[in-house]
Amino acid sequence: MLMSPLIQTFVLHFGEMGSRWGINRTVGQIYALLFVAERPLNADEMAEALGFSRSNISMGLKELMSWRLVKLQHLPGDRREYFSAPEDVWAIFRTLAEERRKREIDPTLSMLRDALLAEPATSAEKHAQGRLREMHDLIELTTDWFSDVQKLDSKTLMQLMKLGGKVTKFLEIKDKLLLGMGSKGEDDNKH
Amino acid sequence: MLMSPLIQTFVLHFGEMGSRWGINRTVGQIYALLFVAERPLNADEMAEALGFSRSNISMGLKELMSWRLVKLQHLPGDRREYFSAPEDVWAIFRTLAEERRKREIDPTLSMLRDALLAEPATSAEKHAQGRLREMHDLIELTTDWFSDVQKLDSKTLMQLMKLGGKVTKFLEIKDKLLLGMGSKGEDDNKH
DNA sequence: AAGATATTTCAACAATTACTGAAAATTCAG
DNA sequence: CTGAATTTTCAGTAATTGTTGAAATATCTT
Repeated sequence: MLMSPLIQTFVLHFGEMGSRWGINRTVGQIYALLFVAERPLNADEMAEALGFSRSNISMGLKELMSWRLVKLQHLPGDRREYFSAPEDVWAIFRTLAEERRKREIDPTLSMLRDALLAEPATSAEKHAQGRLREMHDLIELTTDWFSDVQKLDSKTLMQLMKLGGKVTKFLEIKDKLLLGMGSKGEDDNKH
Repeated sequence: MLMSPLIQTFVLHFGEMGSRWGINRTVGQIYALLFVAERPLNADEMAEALGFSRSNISMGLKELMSWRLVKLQHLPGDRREYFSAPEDVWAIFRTLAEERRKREIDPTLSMLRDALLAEPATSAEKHAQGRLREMHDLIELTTDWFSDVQKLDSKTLMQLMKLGGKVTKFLEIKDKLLLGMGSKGEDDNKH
């Protein structure tokens, strides 16, 4: 399997990007290749197309599986394992976000919470805790919001995004309504 | 300058996280230290606190400056350069997002656009272009939306986030209104 | 169960990235 | 302009991370 120049450019760029994001080049290239492939590929095909050793591909696929970014399947009458990337790009985006949350955000939040429990001994610690609290709240708010919004179906999500900053009109309307009824209405604040 | 255990834990965690994100450990630790510091620090103080060489700190600060994540200032009667992290965590978040966009997203979008201009020769290329178009559109939509929303002031942004998935109510209202007036209203779709 | 085919593991090696000390460059006070 | 204080550069080295082939393991077929 040889890659056309178009595909090759994409694969190389993606590999390069991957390495800037803490994902190694091989893994990035494998994923890019699967992403554009017309049909599922087996490890030997990938090794040949990308010029990596079979064992390197094996490790890369293991990594991608752990991120739930590739699907494993079998083709009738073929013993080899075939891999593919999910069709729906929004689903891919979701998976990526979920995994990153689980691996990076959650441990960070937990570390921050622990640090906030300690009794500050010095002025420096008191100040540091204030800063950690700000960071904690920002991360928590952002990720809670994100997981909330991600539950929307792709169509609604896209509508919302196309709206851009205009969503604020909703806030204005809400404020006006609340003002009109004496602001005793429900408040959705979580904190 | 020695760090209290609380601060040390945070600094080490942040350094570790940094290395998962393609930022090196030193840079992550420097930033963490500045983030919690009560007052601006000079390079020697950081070198001592973190146990890195003076030259390593110098390189790290250069990197952080290029990301616009630290401010350089001078203290009266002191020739040395002092550094600090911005106060406002939302501003930090914005800066980070802008820089990442400039360095990673924009080049990727440009590569995708180029690839989409080529005339597909084979069926494989035709399919690949379809996929690249999906990726392009997702990235473009997401980043346009993001930069739009980031223009909002911190207060509005937080209100919006606390709303979470409930923003969709806005869409429902909008749909109802449009329905009522025969759907000839303005459409904000960009594409 | 044997043999063929396919996949994974892992120790050795390669490549990349991080870090340092010494030297060079810059900045500032007198 | 001189020289002391400070910062930056950079070549060499250390540490980390990536890659491979060979061996081990697993899976299927007959």
